[in-house]
Amino acid sequence: MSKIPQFYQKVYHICRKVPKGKVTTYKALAEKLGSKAYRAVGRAMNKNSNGILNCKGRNMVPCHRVVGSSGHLVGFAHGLKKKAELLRKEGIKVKNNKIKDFDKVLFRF
DNA sequence: GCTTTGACTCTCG
DNA sequence: TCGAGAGCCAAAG
Repeated sequence: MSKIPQFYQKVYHICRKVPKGKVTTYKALAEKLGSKAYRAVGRAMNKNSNGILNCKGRNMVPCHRVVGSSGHLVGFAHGLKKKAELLRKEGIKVKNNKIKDFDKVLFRF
């Protein structure tokens, strides 16, 4: 069933823990994983983003809720613009690819 | 099995 | 304030 490494699955699991209207950072994810593989976390998304951010079934992983350490939107498979739109739909204020109330929407584990 | 890459982060200029 | 460079970890080639 698991075709993807544990590290990736762990990242997805944490992402799924982020409630709607909240966002998290790659750093927080890596820290939660017990590693500093900020890049590995992002890489995991990009590699599997194909069918993940579909948000259709239970496989929904809010990758768009994962932002940079400073609350600024970073890389997105579909484009940062799309990411900003998605976040805005969640109730998060995004301005110029940047989280407006980052401190308020930042979800802490 | 080593090298390259990547949706990152931090520090210096 | 913005730009460039170095560091870090894990997976894929």
